[in-house]
Amino acid sequence: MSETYNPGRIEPAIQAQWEKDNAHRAERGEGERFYCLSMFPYPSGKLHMGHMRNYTICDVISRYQAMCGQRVLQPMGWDAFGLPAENAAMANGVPPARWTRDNIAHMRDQLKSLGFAIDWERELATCDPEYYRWNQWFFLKLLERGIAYKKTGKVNWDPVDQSVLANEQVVDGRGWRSGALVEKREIPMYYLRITDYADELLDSLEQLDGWPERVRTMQANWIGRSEGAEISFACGDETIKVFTTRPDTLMGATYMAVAAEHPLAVGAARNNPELATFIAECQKGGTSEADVATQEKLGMDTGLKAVHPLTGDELPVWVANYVLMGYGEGAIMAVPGHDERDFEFALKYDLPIVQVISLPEGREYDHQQWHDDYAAKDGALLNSGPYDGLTCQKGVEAIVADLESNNAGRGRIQFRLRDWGISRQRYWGCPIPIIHCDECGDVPVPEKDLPVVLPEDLIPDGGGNPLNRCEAFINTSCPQCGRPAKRETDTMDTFVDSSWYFLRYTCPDNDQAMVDASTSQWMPVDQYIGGIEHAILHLLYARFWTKLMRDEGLVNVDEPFARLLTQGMVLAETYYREDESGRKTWFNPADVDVERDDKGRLVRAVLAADGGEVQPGGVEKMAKSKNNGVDPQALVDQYGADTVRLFSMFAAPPEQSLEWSDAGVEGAWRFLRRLWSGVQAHAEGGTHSGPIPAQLSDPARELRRLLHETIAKVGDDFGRRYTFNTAIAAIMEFSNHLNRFEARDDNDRRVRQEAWEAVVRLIAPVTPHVSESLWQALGGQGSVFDAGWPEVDDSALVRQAVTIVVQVNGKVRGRIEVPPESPEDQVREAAMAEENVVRFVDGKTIRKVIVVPDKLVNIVAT
RNA sequence: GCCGGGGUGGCGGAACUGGUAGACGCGCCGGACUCAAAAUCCGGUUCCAGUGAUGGAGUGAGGGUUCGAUUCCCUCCCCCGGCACCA
Repeated sequence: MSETYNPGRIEPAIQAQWEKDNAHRAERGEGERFYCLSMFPYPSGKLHMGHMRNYTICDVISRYQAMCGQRVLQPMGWDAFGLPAENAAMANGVPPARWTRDNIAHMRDQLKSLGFAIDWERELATCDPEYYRWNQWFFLKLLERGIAYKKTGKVNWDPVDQSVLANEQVVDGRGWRSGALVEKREIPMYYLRITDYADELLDSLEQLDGWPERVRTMQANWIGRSEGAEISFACGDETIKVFTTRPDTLMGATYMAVAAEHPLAVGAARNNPELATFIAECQKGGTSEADVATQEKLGMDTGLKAVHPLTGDELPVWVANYVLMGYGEGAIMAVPGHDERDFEFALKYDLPIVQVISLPEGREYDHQQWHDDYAAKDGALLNSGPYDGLTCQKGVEAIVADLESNNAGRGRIQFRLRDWGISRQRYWGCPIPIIHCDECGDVPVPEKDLPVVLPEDLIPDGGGNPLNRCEAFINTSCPQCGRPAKRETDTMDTFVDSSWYFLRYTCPDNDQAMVDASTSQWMPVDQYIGGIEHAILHLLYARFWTKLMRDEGLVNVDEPFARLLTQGMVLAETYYREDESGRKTWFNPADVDVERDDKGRLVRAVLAADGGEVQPGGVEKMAKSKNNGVDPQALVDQYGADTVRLFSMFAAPPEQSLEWSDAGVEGAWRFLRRLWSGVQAHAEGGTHSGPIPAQLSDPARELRRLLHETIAKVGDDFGRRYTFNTAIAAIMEFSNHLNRFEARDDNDRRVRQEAWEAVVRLIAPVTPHVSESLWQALGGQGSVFDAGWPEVDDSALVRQAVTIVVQVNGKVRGRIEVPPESPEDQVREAAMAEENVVRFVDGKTIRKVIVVPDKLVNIVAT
């Protein structure tokens, strides 16, 4: 054992020992099973700080649970299909397969050097045919069940590159490579009927009490169940069907609006070139909801008239770009009096605005200016003929009843959630196992022919999916009639891959089945950890897929993740220089030196390379575009894995965003050095095992009280609260005391032995290498992780006295010491006698005295 | 635009159930050690006034409830995440 802390020497040695002992095999131990899972990484090249943080959180929880006697499964794998590999291929001419596998090899080494207790025997990559064959197999099951089906869907089309673009490839309405204005285009795609499960996905959110409330709220809003009515408006020989959540405002409908793709609009445009131009105009721009929702509201009258189902009045039918074909019926009844978007539109195009719901006493309806309470539901109906005077609730009931008797509508539930389109016009993904035959149509690939293997040597060039030009892949024969036929070249959304990988970790080598009996033993995942950016899509799809597999009889759980922790992003300071033309060049924080004044405030930042000044650009998410990424590997090389792990857990609670600071890493490093030298100094005098005697010196008794308070706090923080930063702060605080404690006799030394043994175990989930080394230095047998979690000695927690704060009119004026649980009147008396308190109540009348036991006295005096 | 979250010293953060605002760490200031520096150790550090005891102000802004509000309620400002083809 060396005198000074040298992570470069101890970390590889300890990792080798763990590997030799198979220390991280999930089958090890006898306790209850605990499945601890992080969202698997996209193999982008090297580990970034977000990964580092995610996997450290997971490792701390895993190691803590293991020390408490659980049988822990902590697996790792690779979300290996996706767009970045195609982009890298275009940039470097390397096939996505090779780029991806090289990245995986490098990142695996990095993960190993961080000392995570991962069971590497279960590693998987979604780009392996042994994995994705089960995507294909299950997709065929879903086709049989009618859950998977084909229809057209809207995509971003780049007319120059002749290819479909992802939303992120559309920048300011233009294709990122070609610069061409992007258009919307309808193409056939496969969909999964997630809307069939909308009710269950919504209802079972309530049972997910291990999930953050905000994630459940976001999912509930995303699913978006709304109660309302569908209403039919006659329009010539056609019918316009609409869905509304406000049937009570039906008498205030002054026009109809349909989406540009609505059959009625398309029909009307046939002999109206101006309208056709407008509809074509609506096809410009991207498909993302944010794009659509922020664009200017535009519309045009079709000339058609719809008939109000209750009054028989004629309403003009408009085409409007704020009406979405994908939601409801692609048409709305516009009630500008009580809907903000309709109001804005009516004002712009001079359409009538009619108030049909009363406002609170004294409020006047302003036809020129929208106010939020116009949308409220607590008024009474007016300007509504026979319905005048009804409350909104009664109005809904009466109007829906009348519509039903006229056969013009009915009450209905509508979801915002849309079916999941899984087709992607991309190469680097799981092939959709379909064969197109001129005679037989779309024919599923027979199960015995799975997997449909993706050729791995193609290189995308930006001109669409290279599979379309790969004869060897495309040409095949029809499984039904045997004639020449062509394979589907679309691949699956990568969210399919990530919707069930956590199931496959339980049986990664089973080549006969997608999942098996061990899956039921491990599921559900006890703790899932990942970025907040996945709060909706990934987590919703994974929940949905699990229910699909349950209904296929493959798994026995309704929900995949019992407890969820969503970590915040990792941020860093940005620095830049601006040239004359306003172009900014960004500099990495590692290359910038900062000067401070005597208060520690930043006065100047200079680039180390040339000594010239750079401007601080604020703290932002670590990203290539701002050049503010901090490479965890450089820090691991410099300080060792334990220091980097310690700082990333100490700097902020896991749910919150983490601002990276190299200076803070220094503090973590100093703490580990002090811990190391403190244990060494103690161990030099020999270890001191043996029972703690009942009679102790005052300092030793005080130290034990602090120790056992700390053990209780750290266990609570690691096991329940997941606030690793406060756990570490408590361990640091106690270590500071312990380092100052002077042992005067053997009893004191026994207490100090007990304390160091506990500290080394408490910090072990965070800094496993240091703890293994120091555990041995303290004379411990075997691994510190087999030593168990320290137990709280309740008898050590007893206090002699407590400090009580005395306030006068809510301001602290003094403190008193009393025995714990002193009677209220004695506490009150002592408080009134305190010197400074006397000064402040002197000459005043005491109105009230509030006593909070063992904490506080507040004297109210005037 | 819609949905969700956040805002506390020079900085990261703590205060868990309405009860001492600023634990722990960074930075900064002072001291010890050193020929010197680094490292290390000791002390101080919310702001303002005061030698000090102590007093006043203070948790994005404004208002409210309460003996007492960082915590609960209302209005507003700013920042961040998601918006269905980034993962």
